Amino acid sequence: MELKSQGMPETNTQDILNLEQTDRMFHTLFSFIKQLVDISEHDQALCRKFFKPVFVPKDTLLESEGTVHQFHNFIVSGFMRNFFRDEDDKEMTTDINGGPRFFTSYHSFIHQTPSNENLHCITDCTLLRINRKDNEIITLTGDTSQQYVGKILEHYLESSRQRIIELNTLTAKERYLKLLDTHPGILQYVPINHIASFLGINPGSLSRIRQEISA
Amino acid sequence: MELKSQGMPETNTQDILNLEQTDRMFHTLFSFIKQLVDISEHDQALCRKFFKPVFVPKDTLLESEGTVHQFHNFIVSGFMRNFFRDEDDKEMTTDINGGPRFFTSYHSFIHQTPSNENLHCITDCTLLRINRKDNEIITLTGDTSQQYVGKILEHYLESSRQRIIELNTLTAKERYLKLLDTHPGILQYVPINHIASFLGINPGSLSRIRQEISA
DNA sequence: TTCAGGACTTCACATATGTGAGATAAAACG
DNA sequence: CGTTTTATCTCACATATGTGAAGTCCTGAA
Repeated sequence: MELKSQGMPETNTQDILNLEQTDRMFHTLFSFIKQLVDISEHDQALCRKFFKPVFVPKDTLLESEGTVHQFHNFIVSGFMRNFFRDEDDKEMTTDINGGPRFFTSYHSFIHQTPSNENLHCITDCTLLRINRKDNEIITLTGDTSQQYVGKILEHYLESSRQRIIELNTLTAKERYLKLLDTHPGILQYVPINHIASFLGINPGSLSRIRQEISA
Repeated sequence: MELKSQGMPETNTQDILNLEQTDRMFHTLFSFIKQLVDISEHDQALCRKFFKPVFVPKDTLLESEGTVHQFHNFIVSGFMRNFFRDEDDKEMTTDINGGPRFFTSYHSFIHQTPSNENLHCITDCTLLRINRKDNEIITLTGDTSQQYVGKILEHYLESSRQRIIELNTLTAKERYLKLLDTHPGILQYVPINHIASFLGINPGSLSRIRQEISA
């Protein structure tokens, strides 16, 4: 499959997303943020000013390996995955998510170093994006941005810890069932191949597992 | 084996650790911190004031499950592990390290919630510890503490990411060999059982793997 | 000194997962 | 419309890892 590479999303954005849609998108963002901190009106205004709504068609490579990733992405809707290539040039999917959630190659974005990761929109996606300079402005002038960054890093660290424990203790079948449980609808939108890679299971093996389950 | 539970480490500390030793310990701490941020003289003084040097004999349970963890621990020397009990009451070792490194049940410490984790000094350990109130003082009054917390969370997140990839792609033998590579001396100090649990390998299987390697 | 328990190994066997070569069907494309 | 790709499945076989029982060796407590 040929992936579209990304053109200039801002240009076609205004055509497609109207004000009401944009409002809903920011509402989704703020609901997400409020799970961790109490975001002030002032900071909400900052976000509205600097985060840009974007519609991205399916099978677009939003950011790609070898480049410095330009944006911090918040998935409002749609499924994305994060993958890199191993020594044998095989794609390894390290993350899959259908939002709402931030989905970014954080290290590359913050430190402005080339990434080995690719951000791939599997389905049509609506995103809120912010570039690095604007993100820095929010970080420096927001009331609670620093606090939020700390909390969200902490949160992802805890998720990682959990995932490590699961990889260490659960069988392939259990990991698969757990994924279906926590990501309802994922089967409908994400190719099994990517799910297998994400779970560290061989595609053939996963196929057998699916057969066992349905039997 | 019966684990000692922890008494009052500060009381026997002065007896054992003299000024020169203490100096060396802080030097180790600051070298570690300097890998991530440029710590100021002012902040070094803060650390000297609030971090307490502690000697902990081997097989001590420093913090235990069901309690709110009281200290942020920096391993100057010695091996510690972090473990919890699964549904079958079996110990699962989630982390092993011989320092220098911070070694803490971070979530419990910061949020003052009961932890399901246990911090176990496998060997004699020398630590620098700080309680939560003093840690908060440093966080609020230090020049670079906030920045440091951000950086170290980021660093651990990157490590977790790496470990997830390894669990997903490497065989048990490869994971074992990699551990020996990155943690020289671990075999000498840490029971194979704990290493097996940490790597997500059955002790019997690891034994066979070790046999294959030595052959 | 003896003894009990822990750490580690070994083995035979069970189970889980990987591998590669097709088969099938649907989607993409000219 | 037919052709080509792509995703997925299926199968037989190979390999990796788990399991439980037993054995060896060592160490620490009585």
